[in-house]
Amino acid sequence: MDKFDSKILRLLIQNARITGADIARKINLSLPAVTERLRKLGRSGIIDSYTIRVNREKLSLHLMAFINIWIDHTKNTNVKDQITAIDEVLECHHVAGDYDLLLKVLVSDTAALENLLVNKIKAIKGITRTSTTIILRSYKEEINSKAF
Amino acid sequence: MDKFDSKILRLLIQNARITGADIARKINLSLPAVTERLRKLGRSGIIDSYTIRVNREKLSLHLMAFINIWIDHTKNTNVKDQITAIDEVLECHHVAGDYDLLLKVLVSDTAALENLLVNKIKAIKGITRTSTTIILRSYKEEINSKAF
DNA sequence: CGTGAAATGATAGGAAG
DNA sequence: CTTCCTATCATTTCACG
Repeated sequence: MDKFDSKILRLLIQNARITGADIARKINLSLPAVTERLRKLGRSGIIDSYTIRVNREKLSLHLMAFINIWIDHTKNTNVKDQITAIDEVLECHHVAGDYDLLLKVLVSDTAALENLLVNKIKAIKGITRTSTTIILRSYKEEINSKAF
Repeated sequence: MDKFDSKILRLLIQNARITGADIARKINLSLPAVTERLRKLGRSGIIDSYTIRVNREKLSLHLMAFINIWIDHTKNTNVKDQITAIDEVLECHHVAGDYDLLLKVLVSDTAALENLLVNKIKAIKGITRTSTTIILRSYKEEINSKAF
């Protein structure tokens, strides 16, 4: 991971569909050199995968929320597997704190949120309590760290 | 957004560097048809941008945390602009709840977290209180919703 | 690093729902 | 009117020397 690799990663984060030739031009390296570096970055696992960002508003997914979950650990059910299988759950983190799991969920509206909570999340055995925080607005939502 | 567009989006989420020809083969459409749909998805704004997912472990960014922030609104400083400018801040959400802002941050270790809190976040005028929750492990971390 | 074969992408013209 | 296809041409990618 030298300076060139960092630059390549930054360019890819801005637009993963950029061509190798374009990268070569921008960082002043020959195309074969860039191709080789891309292969290495892929093989080394630094590049996890290529994806797109979809506009959630345009897909009518307007409501995002965080849900804290308390788990009764005496009931040894695998809550996390059931949680992560839910489509609306974007993230599921095990945290060190008052509660056990923190979810980020994305739904179309409050009705869908209610349905998610009542029929999907609270239906899972072992969950003793939940607490939901609605997101009013997201000022920043990065996929990747720029800190490299 | 018909069935074909949905399929194209799914394929792109799996690998944004997939070629148009490959998409055409997989969904049984000609290449020009796929090209035209990609253009439309871009123009309509459903595709926000193309990016990569980088492996944070490989970049030695091991520590993720959520930080709740309370703001004194009588001091009319634009806290959010200063917060979102910080590289380590991956997300910044304005929430409806006890506190005002919820941040997701990514750093290398606890020393970096301390530095972030003391020198960058708490240095911002208008922030009255913070509360940090360390993420032990992430079971799921999706960029995009699969719910379309 | 350059070169050429192979794959990919863009475009035009035309047909069908 | 929109969406699709075939065919052709320009461009990019990739592997080899």
